[in-house]
Amino acid sequence: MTIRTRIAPSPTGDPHVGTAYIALFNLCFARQHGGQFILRIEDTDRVRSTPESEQMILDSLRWLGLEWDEGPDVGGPHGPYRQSERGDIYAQYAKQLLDEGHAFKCYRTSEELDELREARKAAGMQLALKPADLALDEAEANRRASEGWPFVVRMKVPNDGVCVVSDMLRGSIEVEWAQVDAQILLKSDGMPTYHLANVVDDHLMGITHVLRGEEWINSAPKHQLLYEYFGWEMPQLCHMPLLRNPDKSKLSKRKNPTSINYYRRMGFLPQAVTNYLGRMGWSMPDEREKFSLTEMMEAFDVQRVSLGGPVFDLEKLTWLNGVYIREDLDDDGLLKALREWAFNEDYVKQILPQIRPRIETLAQATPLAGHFFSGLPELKEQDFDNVKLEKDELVKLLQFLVWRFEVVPAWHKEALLDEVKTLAGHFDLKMKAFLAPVFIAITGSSTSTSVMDAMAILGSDVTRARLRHAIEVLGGVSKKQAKRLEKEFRDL
RNA sequence: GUCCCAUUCGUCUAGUGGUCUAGGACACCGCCCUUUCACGGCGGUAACAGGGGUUCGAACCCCCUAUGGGACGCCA
Repeated sequence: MTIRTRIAPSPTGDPHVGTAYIALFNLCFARQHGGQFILRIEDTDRVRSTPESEQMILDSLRWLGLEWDEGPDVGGPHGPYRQSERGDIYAQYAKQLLDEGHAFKCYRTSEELDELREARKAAGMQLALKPADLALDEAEANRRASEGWPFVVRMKVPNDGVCVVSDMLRGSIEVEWAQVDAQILLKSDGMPTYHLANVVDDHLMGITHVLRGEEWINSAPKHQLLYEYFGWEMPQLCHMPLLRNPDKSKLSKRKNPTSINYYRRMGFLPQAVTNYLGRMGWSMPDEREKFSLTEMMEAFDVQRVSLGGPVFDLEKLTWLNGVYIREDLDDDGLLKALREWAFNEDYVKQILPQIRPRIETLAQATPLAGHFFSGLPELKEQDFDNVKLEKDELVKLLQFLVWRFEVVPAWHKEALLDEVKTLAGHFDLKMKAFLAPVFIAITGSSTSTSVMDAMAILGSDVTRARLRHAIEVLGGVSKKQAKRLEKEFRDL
């Protein structure tokens, strides 16, 4: 038995807790059956993961204690693949489908596709685009072909009837073919889409079981059809519930800290985080709350997965983490954990240049740099009293900054400075005035180290969490307000 | 809008037709312990979304409704 987890590429290298969650269950399932567990990082999009960002993701999973096997050699590197190395094999399989009449070339432009979709929406029809909808008249098709227009390869799908896919947890799921569109398999740049790459890879790697997030249920019919076209045996599918924000929506960066690195930097123990993830949608047969990864692997039973989407509850995770510190760490263990966390040379050395120019007695080190060794500062609304901005404007400023920071690809001081300058310009504020509230939000005081450096050192997740925390302290953003702000932000 | 998936205390969950006056955990509240605060101990508030079936019997099976979520990209 072989099972795999696919990992979405992330240019920033942020490993999502959802990724770790799925990986954990894959691992337990595989080990329970004495099977192999393989990790693969997807890289079929323009959003390329770099070797560094891939390493960051793997490091985080390793930090959590997850282990994985080397996959079989399927003609390319395990893990991430790149166009130059792997692109061809997908083109070959796409050609096979083309030759056998299971796929077709589509010369439609994206404008035309938009129009088609608009028209169908206006007519109140379902939106799935079928091969017949996409067809051009013969003359036009030939013209575009002979003129060398870019094209994509799409799979053919039945027009009607019902597709039945089976799920280990949910039984049979019926989807009408009318709902399924002629999925693109090969993009115009020759790269495969997830759907093709997924099926081809899984087959070549001998994958027998796939545990993935619920968001994939709707594409299962396409995958199943591809397996049928190729004449390959399909792995068994199992769709896990999605981790949720407190408002029940799919766990997202916007509403929650979602990066494993965040929890690491906030001082959570990996055992506790892994244990907590294991409690999401799953329970030990004896209902024990605290268990190790080894214990989970031994007791694992996929049928004990419950299907309601679990809300990721920071409070309970925090409690569990406390239990681990109290029960599992003696003084030496705690000291070691503290060293690994932040009291180590690498980290402290980044901070020393920040305090040296400001320090007069050694005793001032902690007041000055304490925030480098803590989570969220204790803030009160009054702490912002000296900031000469209306409260609404203040909240807006912080919120905009959070949004800008969410998409900063490489987290270093210069990049942050660019963001800050841009926004300061937008608010028509001098840097000093703009940074005043940011300073309080990040350091929790009005006298400390340089805020720009602090944000660079603290990292994306902690920085954004502190800014969000400040927004909360200032009364937060109502839904209505958020809508207005988002619009203004987009127009920026 | 269309389709798909789900629905047990605020949250994580136990529960797979009788043992359910629904159990545990977090959070909250109270009491005890304690020079403070925590930890710990004890106790309390709090849930089967609603309506119809099936059955001697339904949290559990079926149907409808409601609510929530997801999918509908040359993203994964």
